[in-house]
Amino acid sequence: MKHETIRHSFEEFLKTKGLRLTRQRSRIFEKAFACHDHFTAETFLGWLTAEEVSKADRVSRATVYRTLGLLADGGFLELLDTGSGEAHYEHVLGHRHHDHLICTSCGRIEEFVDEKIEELQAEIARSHGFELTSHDLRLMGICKSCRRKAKTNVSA
Amino acid sequence: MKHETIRHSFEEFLKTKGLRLTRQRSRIFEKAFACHDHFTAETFLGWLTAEEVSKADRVSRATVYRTLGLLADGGFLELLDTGSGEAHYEHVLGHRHHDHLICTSCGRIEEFVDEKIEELQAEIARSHGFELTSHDLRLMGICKSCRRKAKTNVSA
DNA sequence: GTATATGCAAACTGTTTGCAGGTGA
DNA sequence: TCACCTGCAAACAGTTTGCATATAC
Repeated sequence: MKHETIRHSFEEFLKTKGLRLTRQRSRIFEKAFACHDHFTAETFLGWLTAEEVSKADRVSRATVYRTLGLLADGGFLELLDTGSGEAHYEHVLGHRHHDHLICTSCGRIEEFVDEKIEELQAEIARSHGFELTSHDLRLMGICKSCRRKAKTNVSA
Repeated sequence: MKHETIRHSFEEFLKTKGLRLTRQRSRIFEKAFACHDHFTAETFLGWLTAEEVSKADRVSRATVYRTLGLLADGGFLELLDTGSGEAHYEHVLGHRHHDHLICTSCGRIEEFVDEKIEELQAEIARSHGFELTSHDLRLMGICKSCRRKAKTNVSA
């Protein structure tokens, strides 16, 4: 999907909901889709603040929280719960659904998809009488580079 | 595993860590293993308070948080992140590892195990160079009884 | 023009922590 | 005895909210 397509769909989304396209919402939208990484609301606020050129660009903490929530509601961002206590977001463009590997040592997040797991999940939900709306599979462990580091420290 | 066995292993755990078996820890331990359900720290505190007979039984909020954390560290309780913002706990006795189906409508939690999914996860971690320490698979959806209720409301 | 958004700061929720006094080994 | 525990209340982090002002439509 091209950027302008999703931008258009964002504007449509606002329109149908009777919401206004403000300078802040536009900036937040653009930034969220320019970033191909996971981020927290606070990190995101930091980026916006850092990139602030004129006073007119200012976006407040409250608006960041409100707008990220809005984008998640609209399906433009996905909420990703890493168990750290903070909400992580990631945009949906290009990414199709995927699950996460989380390094508990450095916080690094990698993505993966496994069709067979997806199928098995659907089957399990069905057999329990659940109508599946979403799922969240997180594999926690130590990533390659942290393992290497740990090894070096021990032998040193 | 019998209750007295796990109780013994809890006492051993405290001993090896140089921790004391206090009235409060004992009460919390007993209650946690008497309850075969998931619970949050606040709910748990509520139970303890409700069951309080004499003043000597009192357990404070801080102690509940501290002790549930302790029990989780010791592997007596498992921390379960439902995405609700609160930590949920469940005891480990009898339960072997399992994953969860969560009803987003009523909060109901069901458990399941799927060996094939477990294997696939291990394989994925391996192929990404991760050393897997744990995982968390949550299937979110609408449970049978909520779906029934929803249907009734629509047709009514 | 006016309903909707924003920024600010204060409120809130779940959880942690410092400290003075209590208690188990 | 004395280190460890507890209860309390205050601190915390992340997030939400009420309100007066500003702004998109």
